[in-house]
Amino acid sequence: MVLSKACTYGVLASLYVAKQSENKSYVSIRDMSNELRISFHFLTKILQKLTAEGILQSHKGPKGGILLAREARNITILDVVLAIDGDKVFTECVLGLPGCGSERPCPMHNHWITVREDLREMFSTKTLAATSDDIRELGLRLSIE
Amino acid sequence: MVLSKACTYGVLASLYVAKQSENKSYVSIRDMSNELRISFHFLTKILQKLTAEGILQSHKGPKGGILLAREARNITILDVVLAIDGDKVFTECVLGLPGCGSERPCPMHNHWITVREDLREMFSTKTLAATSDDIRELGLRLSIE
DNA sequence: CAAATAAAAGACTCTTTTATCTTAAATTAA
DNA sequence: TTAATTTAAGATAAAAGAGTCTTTTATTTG
Ligand code: SF4
Ligand code: SF4
Repeated sequence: MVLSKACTYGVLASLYVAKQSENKSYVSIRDMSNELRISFHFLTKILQKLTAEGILQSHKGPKGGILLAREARNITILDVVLAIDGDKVFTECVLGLPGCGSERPCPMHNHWITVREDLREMFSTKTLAATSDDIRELGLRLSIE
Repeated sequence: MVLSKACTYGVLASLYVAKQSENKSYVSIRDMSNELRISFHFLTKILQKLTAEGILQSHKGPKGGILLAREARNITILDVVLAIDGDKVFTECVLGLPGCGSERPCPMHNHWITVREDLREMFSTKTLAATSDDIRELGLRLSIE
């Protein structure tokens, strides 16, 4: 798996929040966990991390929940991925070897870094706004149902 | 991590065996585990799988060990990856969603399948022969040392 | 044949990831 | 100001991945 489970949940949740963000009210984690079919407490932890990283803002108490901390068009999926999984995927060797690299590349290296960069590019060119808009237009579901 | 630890070990071991394959004698797993700095018993398990999958052949007893079951130029790194990790990486959705796909793609889908295919291409165009030759020429190490 | 060697097989341990459960803290609204 | 609501925090549990250890089986060689 390229992204951890926690990370894919974080991306799906971020897209869900972006989608709901016309209504200015906070998005309930409980509702979201029901709709996305993600364990409430597990999701809560992931969102706490996104809140700590400044991607989401949260509010306790009745009518509380979460919101995007910035505008959806200023948050990329890469931001979410980096907040949860870090940059391991974009820096690691595909063979798991430490200490080698561009100076003395193996035959895999040059191809590998293009794949790696393409992956990063993919995440960095998609904003939450654009992606959730497209998902809505195309009618794609964010969960199993 | 794109490949499991077991899978990267399997690739490194296969390349090691390919490199040693001028000497017609069996390659000792013990020696290999020492040189590659991989736990002997863990490596043994991985190699058993490669043997079961018809990529390696083994021989018990004194002077025993393992050999490539086919010629090194007829085994690709993809063969080794598929034998150990299966085709998950090349078939899974990057967002972990089941049931959606090309019929109703999300904005990520089209880019994702090119990345996925590029990854597969990378593994499938490298044979053990070519890769181990290149590694030898370039003096790349297969382990931490 | 007996002893030594080396892979095969399987039980077991440790770590990380994923998931659940409980309690605490903050906020709202009656 | 009290009760209800909702996120925060942290302990615990289950599952998967990674690694270790022991016993068995096959083979070679003296
Ligand atoms: S040179 Fe090869 S082994 Fe080294 S980091 Fe690059 S891909 Fe990995
Ligand atoms: S359409 Fe999007 S969510 Fe569905 S499989 Fe493709 S990348 Fe994954």
